[in-house]
Amino acid sequence: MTKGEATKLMILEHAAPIFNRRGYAACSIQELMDATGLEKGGIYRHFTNKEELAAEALKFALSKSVKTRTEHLENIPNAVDKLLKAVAIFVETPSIIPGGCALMNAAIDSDDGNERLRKIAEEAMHGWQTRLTKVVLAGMRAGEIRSGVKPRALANTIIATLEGAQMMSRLRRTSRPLKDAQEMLNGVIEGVRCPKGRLGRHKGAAG
Amino acid sequence: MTKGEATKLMILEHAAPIFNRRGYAACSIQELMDATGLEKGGIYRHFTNKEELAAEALKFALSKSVKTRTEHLENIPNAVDKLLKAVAIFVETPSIIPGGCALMNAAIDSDDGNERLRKIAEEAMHGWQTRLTKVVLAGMRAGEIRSGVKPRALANTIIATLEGAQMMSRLRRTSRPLKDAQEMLNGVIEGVRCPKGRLGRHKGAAG
DNA sequence: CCAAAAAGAGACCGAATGGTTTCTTTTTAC
DNA sequence: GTAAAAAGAAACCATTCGGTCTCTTTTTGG
Repeated sequence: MTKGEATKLMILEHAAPIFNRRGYAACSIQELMDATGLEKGGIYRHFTNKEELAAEALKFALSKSVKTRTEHLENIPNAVDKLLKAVAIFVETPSIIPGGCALMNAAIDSDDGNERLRKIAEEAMHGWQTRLTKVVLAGMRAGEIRSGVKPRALANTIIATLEGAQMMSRLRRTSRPLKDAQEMLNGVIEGVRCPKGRLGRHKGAAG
Repeated sequence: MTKGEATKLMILEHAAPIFNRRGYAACSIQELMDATGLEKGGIYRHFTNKEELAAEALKFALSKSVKTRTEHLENIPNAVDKLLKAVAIFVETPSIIPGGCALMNAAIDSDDGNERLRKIAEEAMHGWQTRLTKVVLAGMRAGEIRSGVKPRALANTIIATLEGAQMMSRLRRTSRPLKDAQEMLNGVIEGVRCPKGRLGRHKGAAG
């Protein structure tokens, strides 16, 4: 990694939480100068303008969040348990980047403004939905989740409830809404679990 | 109503959707001048500064939203039906003020910034939670909702799911997440309904 | 109708904004 | 070690920002 690449990464690491906390318009280049210790010229050498910087910082934040919320799920064989764990991880680690969920912040910050940022957030949301949907589908194929469940609807509901609850928890400065949401989601998710031993195979079914 | 009061109200009516769409920092006084047709002096006569203007515009937006989401609920006798209707109203009319749910926008916009706006949003959120909780409690007393249900947890979950789903719907530009959320919430809400005729009385029980 | 008060226009202010440019310093590669 | 290229500092720019002030116009109450 060259010096310039290292600096660019350093800028993104500092910029991500600032944009996440304050939003695109409210975050000034001066704040980034203070946070990075660089002068304006040192920052603008690596980014053509503020919008590009914000876009890259958002991508940085989102990919870090995805990584955190994904890496502890791989070893869980059962789809239902995987969903429960995904919910638990979100409730325990609601804000990977300081300032709340980067996806929600970007969504609200950009939904009537910066189209570039909105697109990035939308793709991240689509990715999250797709990942959860695939877990549900795999679970149904493996006989762990009863048929009749609508995978995309379940995925959307889990995401919506978690995001809304996190917003409430941040606003009210209590973890209660997140805990309440987890409790209800646990009930919903357990409700789709297949009675044990329905099929001979109970893991690794892939077709 | 004097001329000045009328002008102030007119400013708030125009300012509310602008602040709601663009957020506090991104909305400039110039935009409000354009929207209202007033010069700067004409606006600043009625508000001491931008923060106060934003605060009053937010209160205006929130009270209008509460009114819309409350007025069609009074005639519904059964608590369960009332909850279902509240969800339906939200799904059908997600954005009373253009730009999405004013409460969520303000919450995200202010949660790491303007404390005054955050307080206003927090109070509105508390009010919403309290209203729903009271519906559940009344339903339990009336024998319409089975005992064992946690009123505040149910209220929090309904709010969280609706808010999160609206954010997703706005981001993805589809009503699907809202519809999915409604479907699941309907299931949850119907799940707490008391088997009919459990108690002799089925409405108007107040103690 | 008229005087006092309220409302509004619009010039003005300093500070901060995003962005550019020039020049110096530091890496880098040979 | 040295020359070329990359990186960074810092002055500079026009514009916009929120906010003030003064003066004019309009509303209001008697």
